[in-house]
Amino acid sequence: MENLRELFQIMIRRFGFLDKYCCSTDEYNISLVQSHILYEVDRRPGQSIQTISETLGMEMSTFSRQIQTLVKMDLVKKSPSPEDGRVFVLRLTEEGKGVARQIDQQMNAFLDDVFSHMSSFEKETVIRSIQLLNASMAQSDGCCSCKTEISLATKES
Amino acid sequence: MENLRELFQIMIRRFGFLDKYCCSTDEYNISLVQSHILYEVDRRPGQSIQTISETLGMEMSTFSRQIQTLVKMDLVKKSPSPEDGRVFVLRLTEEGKGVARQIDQQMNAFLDDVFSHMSSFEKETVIRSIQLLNASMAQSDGCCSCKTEISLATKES
DNA sequence: CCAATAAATTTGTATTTTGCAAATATAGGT
DNA sequence: ACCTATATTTGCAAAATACAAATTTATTGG
Repeated sequence: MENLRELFQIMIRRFGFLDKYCCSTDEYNISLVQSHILYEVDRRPGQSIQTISETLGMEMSTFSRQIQTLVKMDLVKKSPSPEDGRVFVLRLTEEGKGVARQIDQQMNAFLDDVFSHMSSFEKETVIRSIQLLNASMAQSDGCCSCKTEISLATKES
Repeated sequence: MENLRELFQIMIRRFGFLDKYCCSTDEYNISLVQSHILYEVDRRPGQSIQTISETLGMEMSTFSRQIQTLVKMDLVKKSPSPEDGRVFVLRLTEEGKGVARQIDQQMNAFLDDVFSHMSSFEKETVIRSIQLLNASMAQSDGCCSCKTEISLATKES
């Protein structure tokens, strides 16, 4: 079990492929970053441009332009916050929710496939481990600013 | 433990940050893809352009240009294969190995930090789980073409 | 040995993405 | 109202990407 990093590097690469191949649907050609944006807007609707760009670790200017694109595609709705006229608040359109759901299904189908090679005990163990990892990464603010909100993810452990 | 995808999405995002923040060193400003290239060339020296671009899931033309950049930076050495004059074979320069080692150290330091929040039993379990995941993903060719070679990664389990 | 076909890599080129700084717009305090 | 801070957008130049066409070397069948 030496070379911890190799283990993780390969896993990350694999999930990167997964992510990449699951982001387009029949009707829409969604880029990887766009799928991440849809995911996060779907998960936490009503958040501001700034909040979500930070969560995803993107430059705000880049993010702003991606949102413009997604608004033009009619997948995201951008409305001024009633509380603060400077901030804009993001939500998915019905169309956008449909796309997000499709991506979600593709991802889950793949994950099911991966887990089909394990016993249910192994599956439980792996899931438990990912939860542990997520929790530990949330605690550890040593290296990188992992600002990802995981309240929702850890809540239902 | 419903919503498998959320669990993984957050983990991938976190490791994406990690990856991103660990790829530059004091002397070199390495991009994320470049760090992946260095990693893979280091891991399997003497592979062809085509092989590595496929392993990393990049367009060969894009990859070719990235290699040109890395050769100019004197991190990668590109030499014609003695067996087949059409193929070029990649290795890291001493400088490149140094950079790869530095990135590796940063990653491992972060991973150690993450694991410091766990008991050694938990750590063992998590590592075992990642190995399992990698193995299962290697078997599963359902969704995406996960061509990633893991022979080295799984060998020493 | 030559012509034709195939494979590995590079180059042309147009498009997209990105990063940083400057601009714009709105809030809030004094 | 004036000044400062915060949220977002825009200008612009640099880098990354995709796809097709070009280049180079191998291989194969006559």
